[in-house]
Amino acid sequence: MSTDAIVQMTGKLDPRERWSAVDRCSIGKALDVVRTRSAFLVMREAFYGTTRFDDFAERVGLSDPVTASRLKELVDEGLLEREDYREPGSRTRKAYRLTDQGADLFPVLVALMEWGDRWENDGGGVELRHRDCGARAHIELRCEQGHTLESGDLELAVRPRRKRTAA
Amino acid sequence: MSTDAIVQMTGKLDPRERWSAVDRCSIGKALDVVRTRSAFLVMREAFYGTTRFDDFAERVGLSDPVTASRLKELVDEGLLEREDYREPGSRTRKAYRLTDQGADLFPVLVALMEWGDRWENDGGGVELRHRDCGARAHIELRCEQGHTLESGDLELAVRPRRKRTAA
DNA sequence: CGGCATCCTTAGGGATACTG
DNA sequence: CAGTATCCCTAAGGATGCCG
Repeated sequence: MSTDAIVQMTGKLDPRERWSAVDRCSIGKALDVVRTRSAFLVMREAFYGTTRFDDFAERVGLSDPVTASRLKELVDEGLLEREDYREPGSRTRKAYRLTDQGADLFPVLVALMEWGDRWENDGGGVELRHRDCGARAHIELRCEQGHTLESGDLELAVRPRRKRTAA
Repeated sequence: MSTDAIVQMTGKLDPRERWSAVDRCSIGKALDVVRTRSAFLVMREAFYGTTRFDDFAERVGLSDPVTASRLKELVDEGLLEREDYREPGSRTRKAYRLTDQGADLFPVLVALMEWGDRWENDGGGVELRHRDCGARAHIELRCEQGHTLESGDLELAVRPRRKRTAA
């Protein structure tokens, strides 16, 4: 087995396990990249298809300087990419588009949206549907055997560090 | 049909659609409740089974005052609840436990963790497994017909406001 | 249109010290 | 153990104005 510890979720924590700390936690690392509310909302807006500076600012409800900062940071982090484009007959414009890394953040936003729908927004204002079959789409936690899970059904396994005392 | 607009994800946005704005967006509402990195990490720690003040502070890596603020806010928002408990023979202690509302945030944290694993943490340090069958667990976006989806497979439907011009 | 510079206010968060 | 009080610094974000 390739793990060196197993913790029952909601159980006691072995004090020698420091994976909980900042340096091992992917949640913390993710939040270092997408740290602010405005960053999340700019990403939401990119998923909605917004590409232009002024549209980001207006639809997210941010001032121009903050919009500029968030867009630049997200481009620097690799979640968005900026490109020039020109519609025939008009002048060059800038467009911000999701990279693969940015697009991969979608489940996070859907999970936030569904939680907000249930607990903070009286059922929510939008719904996601599968384009091909029209059925509503949801975020789910499932195991590779296909079981649908809740947090209590999980255990957490800590993998050993790679590349260090290779035995 | 109970929707009043359909937008293709990554397509153009109808300018009259203001659901994108703050007042209709459940993502924004969710981020108003759990706004900061430290709030997310405190919730992570609660999922890991931490219940005591000092453990939150140490394992999340927060100063005492910030830990106190986050815990108090999360209790006020209804994501955690504080209870006194007493182990036989020792004095009364305080414990913070997830409420249903707090536990329901789990998919958000898992989605963040998986994104961080893939893009910021070289594959990640922990893995989640289904306790009953041992299979690895993941977050998935699926429609009610059982299709596994990516962001491009979705369309977004805006539901009309309830309780207002009821026709 | 797509920004940047400047200035300001508030929020996030650490350090230290103290209390029940 | 479980916090509070105080102080200080930085980050988040708005308002205004300018610029290519």
